Amino acid sequence: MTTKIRTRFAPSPTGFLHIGGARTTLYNWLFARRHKGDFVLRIEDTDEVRSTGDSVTAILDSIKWLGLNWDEGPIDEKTDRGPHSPYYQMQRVPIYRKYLDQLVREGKAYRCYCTKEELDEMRRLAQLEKRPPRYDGRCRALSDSQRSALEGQGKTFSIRFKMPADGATIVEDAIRGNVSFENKLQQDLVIWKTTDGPTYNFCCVIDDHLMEISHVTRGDEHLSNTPSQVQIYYALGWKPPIFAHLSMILGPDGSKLSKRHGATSVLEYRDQGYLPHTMRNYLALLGWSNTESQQLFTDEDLIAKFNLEGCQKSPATFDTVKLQWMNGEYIRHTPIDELIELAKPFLQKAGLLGLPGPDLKRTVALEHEKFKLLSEIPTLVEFFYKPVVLTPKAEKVLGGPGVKQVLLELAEALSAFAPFEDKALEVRIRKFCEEKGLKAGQVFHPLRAATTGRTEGPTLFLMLEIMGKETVVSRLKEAAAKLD
RNA sequence: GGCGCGUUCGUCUAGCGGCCUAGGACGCUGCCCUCUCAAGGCAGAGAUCACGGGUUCAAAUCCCGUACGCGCCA
Repeated sequence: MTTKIRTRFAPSPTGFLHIGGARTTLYNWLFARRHKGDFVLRIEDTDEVRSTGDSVTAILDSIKWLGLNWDEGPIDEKTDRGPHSPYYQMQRVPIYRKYLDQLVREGKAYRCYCTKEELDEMRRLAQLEKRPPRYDGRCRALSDSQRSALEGQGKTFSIRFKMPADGATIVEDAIRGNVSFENKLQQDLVIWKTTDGPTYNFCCVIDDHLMEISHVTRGDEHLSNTPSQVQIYYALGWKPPIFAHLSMILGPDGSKLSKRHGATSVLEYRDQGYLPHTMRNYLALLGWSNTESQQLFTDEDLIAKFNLEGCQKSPATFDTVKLQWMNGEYIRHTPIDELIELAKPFLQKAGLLGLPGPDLKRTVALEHEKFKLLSEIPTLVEFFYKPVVLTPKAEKVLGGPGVKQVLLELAEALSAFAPFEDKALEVRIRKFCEEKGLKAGQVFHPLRAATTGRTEGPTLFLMLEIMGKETVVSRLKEAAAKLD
């Protein structure tokens, strides 16, 4: 075994990179890295109508954001790099043409003159007679003279690949084992369209072979087409790669994950405040597992342990709740400086950058264990930087009997107090409670509500220290003033 | 309709013939910690392993059917 492990991800640039595609990319990347092989990116843009440069950009951005890199493939929506360039299928059409000609010349593919109407009719009849609706091979045995006659009438044609009439095709699948398909049940696949262009299944075979792909890991939906592809490999005298068909990702209702279930694009998860590491880890676990039932992985760990055998055959439901838990885990593990850097776009959006007030390092650290999403960071620290806005609960707390008095006396007591720091404040305020004959809760809750506008928040005294005496005292007075 | 794939707690999964009175993780419930909310610690509820037949001394695990779901042919 000297063949180098080479994997690929080959998206059609007809939209964003969705969760399923992200997982496929990740698995291919992990497998290549694990085996010190190469990971290739190829753009399947033969659908000229639906393919866009913007999609290419979005897909490349998504993969980059996920923290995955490719060894060969596009650099941007136009250019690419690598020993098998080009990596855009539209730029490879002459290559496909060459192999198409070879197959036709060798009698392994043939011209089919059937029109769409004829094919529709064929299908309709077959259904009526309860036969499988597949192409009946009527153009397979046309003679040269019949062909020129038809072409003389101005008939256009597509090109079909001749499937063997009998026997079976075995697809070697690393996840599902050997899957067998009866050849006589497969129809002659169109490999070149009437509109003069190659077909997905054809390009795919040529490219994977020419690009020396050793393992094709892709979505389940491709399994049914694989026997045809395998036969094309054989017809061209090539050895098929090892296949691995991944099960699908489902939404909470058990149907294929789609827009209806919420975010499906990788970039949406970025914008919601998930960390790339979370996505890598979560997606790795969605359909793959190691025997130790480990949940949290470093990248090195994942690369070292990932294997195709551990991939699940049955579909998996995408669970945002677990995703959020995991994101919280990783946020907690992220050092504050780094976390603030990651949260910059969200802080910026919330207008919290460049405002006077305590150092973000201190305020963010105060709530570090609470964030599940980067996008939650601004909302949990904004009261340090923006005027107090009372939540209904806070309003209720402040509206309690004797609260105004407490706030005013507290303001009084604190305005002269030093040092204004955590431990000392706690001692002072507890003493204050004693002096006034109040229970701790009768003071702590209004104090929190008046200074933050909330009933839930960071640990009280350290929070006061960070907020600073001036702000605390003035907020106490303000809150008291509003009570009447 | 044909072919293919799948089916273990709500969810992700461990399990590859005896260690399973089916383990872990998320979520859920309760308790502890406590100035609130979290985080953390502890405890608990939760799966007749889709169903029905076999094979075997022994099956979640092997075989055959059935049902349901999904995919491809479109």
